[in-house]
Amino acid sequence: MPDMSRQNRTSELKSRVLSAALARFTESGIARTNVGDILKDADCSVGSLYHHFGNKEGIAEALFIGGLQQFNQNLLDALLSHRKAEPGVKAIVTWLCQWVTEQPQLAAYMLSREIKLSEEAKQEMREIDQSFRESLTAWFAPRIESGELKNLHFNVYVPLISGATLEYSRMWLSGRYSRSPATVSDVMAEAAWQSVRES
Amino acid sequence: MPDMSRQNRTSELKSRVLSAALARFTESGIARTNVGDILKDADCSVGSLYHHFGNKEGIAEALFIGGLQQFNQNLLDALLSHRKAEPGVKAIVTWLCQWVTEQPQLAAYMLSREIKLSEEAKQEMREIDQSFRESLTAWFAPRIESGELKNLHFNVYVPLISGATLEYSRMWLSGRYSRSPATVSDVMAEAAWQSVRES
DNA sequence: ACTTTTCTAGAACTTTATTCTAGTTTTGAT
DNA sequence: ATCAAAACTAGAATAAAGTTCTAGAAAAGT
Repeated sequence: MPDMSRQNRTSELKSRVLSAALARFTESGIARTNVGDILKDADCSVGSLYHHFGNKEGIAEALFIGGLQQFNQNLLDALLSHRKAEPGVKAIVTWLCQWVTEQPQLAAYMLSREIKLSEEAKQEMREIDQSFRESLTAWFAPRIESGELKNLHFNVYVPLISGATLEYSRMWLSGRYSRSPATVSDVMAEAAWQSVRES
Repeated sequence: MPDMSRQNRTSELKSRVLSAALARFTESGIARTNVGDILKDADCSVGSLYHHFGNKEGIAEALFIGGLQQFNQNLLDALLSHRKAEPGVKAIVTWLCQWVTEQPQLAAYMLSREIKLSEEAKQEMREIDQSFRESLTAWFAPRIESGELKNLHFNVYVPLISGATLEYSRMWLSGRYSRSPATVSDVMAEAAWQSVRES
């Protein structure tokens, strides 16, 4: 691509690297993909790759942080439009099922837990997580107050609502279950609701 | 240890390697631990290690398969003594919480999903899994029949019952939650039950 | 215009995993 | 008891992969 501003060529290159890496990482895991393959797939030189990402872990981290931001944002978008607890909780689960089913590669990567973040990346993640938690708290607190939801230790809501779906998704993504999360979305949503509703 | 049969010395060596590897793997991940460190920790030679385990992945697989067998066995032990659905389901969750809390290293390793199994190991896992599923089915089917449990697609029961606890455990193991799974065991058990009971 | 920064390139280097050769101990067969 | 085969140990040698380095081109800033 000689007919492009450098800015564009550079960001093109970076995203080629990222998508090549995602494909390889989900196919064979981070450990088993070697940077040579990514380089070849993305048509990128050693120098450029190390200039932009530092090292192999850097690529993995960039993918993870990017995915996390997208994940949190979309989940909140799905949740925040609802006012009542039941549809809100169910919307989270439904969106999750859809996200996993529609972007299996990214989901497999995000759910794989293969990535060991560096200290800086951990810090960045904590910040992202912090603001995500605050948004969640703002939505949940009033519904707990109002008695729509059981009053539990805050940390358990996320696992209770998403845990089953994520676990099911991991199984589907690894090929051990054949029906996609989207096909069991209703069951998961109902179960999630039953596990947190005040009864 | 010169005063031992070779059989004993060998199995001693192998378990030294396995526990050194587990410690390193949970501390830094598989990718970041190098076999040199394991060798040093376990006081083992290069030749011996590769003779017994083939390669680094081989160590990881041995740990995983061993852990899986122990996991399945103990979970079934906790479950099968119960006849009614509610205490059975709750026993699974309670046992899970206890297992994670008492063996955090092994649990962290098993839940990390960092391990990419070789084809042979995958095959072995499928067999273990197969017999595990059969035992589970034998326990669940009559409780579904009898109407104690909702009638759902079989694959969803495991995620529904264990998903939230596993997700919570991952957070605790990674240091992001401070209360151990054992301390939220009752909440998780109740929620799991609510999510699968016929209502 | 020229200085600085960003970016690209690939050869050189380093690190780490794995193989190989050689020798020792044990087991099993005759 | 003797021999042959198999299991095991050891560490040097090798291969494979990740990363650094040097050099130079392109763009941005002054």
